[in-house]
Amino acid sequence: MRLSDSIEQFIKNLLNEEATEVELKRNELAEYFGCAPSQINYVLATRFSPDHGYLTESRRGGGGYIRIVRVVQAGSQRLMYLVNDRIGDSLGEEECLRLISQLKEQRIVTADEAALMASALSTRALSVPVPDALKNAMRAKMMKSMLMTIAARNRS
Amino acid sequence: MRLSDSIEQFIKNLLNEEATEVELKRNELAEYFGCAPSQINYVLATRFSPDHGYLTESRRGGGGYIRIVRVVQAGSQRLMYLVNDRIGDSLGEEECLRLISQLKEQRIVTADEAALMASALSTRALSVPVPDALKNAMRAKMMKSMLMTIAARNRS
DNA sequence: CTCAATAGGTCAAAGATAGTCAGACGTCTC
DNA sequence: GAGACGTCTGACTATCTTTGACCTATTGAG
Repeated sequence: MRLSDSIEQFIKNLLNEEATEVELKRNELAEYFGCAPSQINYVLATRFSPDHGYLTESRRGGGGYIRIVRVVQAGSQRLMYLVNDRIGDSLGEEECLRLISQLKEQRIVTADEAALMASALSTRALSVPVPDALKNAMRAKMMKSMLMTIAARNRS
Repeated sequence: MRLSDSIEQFIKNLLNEEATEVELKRNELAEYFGCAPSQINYVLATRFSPDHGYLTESRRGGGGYIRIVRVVQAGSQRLMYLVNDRIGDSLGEEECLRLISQLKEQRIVTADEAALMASALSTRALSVPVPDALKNAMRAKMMKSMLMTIAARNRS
């Protein structure tokens, strides 16, 4: 079995038991598997990305850590559909606003949250000299990122 | 746990109980935690700065002291300060996350809102081929836009 | 006034972690 | 077996913490 797969399994076992969240020391984990520390980053990037339903957070320096949060579950089907299928690599402002207002109508987000999302993704907020194509790409990424965060909150 | 975190907690406990203000002896505190006195300065600089909602004042010499005051500022005041003065035309990710977590700590935004903002403005969400300078400019605009949305909500 | 004692302040270096990225190495496909 | 794509490593980088040497301010005794 590939090293990456072993590490992936190891982490998923930690997450399966009862917790939706684990905290690891990159160096310890690398030592345990006898590999380069950067291997851990590779596993996180290829198997624990937001698209896979996970969020990660870390700190460097003394007492540093890597935290992995499992986000996917049944309650957030609609959100995960949006993240994985509906929204592609590009998202225009109009469509973006339409999606947000649908989410609000469906009570998946509150009115306050919808307003917050819309204000971040509005054309006004993005008014810098960057081609529209790139802006739409960023909007798609930001939208997915926020939806993942909402999915993480909705777990329970 | 990190030493700095322990010292931070210790001080915050003193502040939580009854007072908005504590007075400490730098050397005594350092002795209590078995660390270098300058460690105390580090904690003050990284966790009790004005951005964190605290003011510090001190005196040297015989009878010297360090006084830490928790500043209470109305939410909308704080938000407008950030929008008009604190955040300029550019905002890096680190600083952005720091500001968001401070808003959360000061209960000006909820944990959910903080997570939502952070996820929209994270480097991961903005990973498109655009120069950092422009990304930081966009981050500043988006941040201000969201903060104003929150301020508008809070008026009701 | 001067000096010693007593505080706190600054800053740079060392230590402790994690991140990035280019390239070596593998493995599958055709 | 050549190309494409996934895996793995190591050197270099970035960030956070902790310490120590040296600096400055205040007070009080003589």
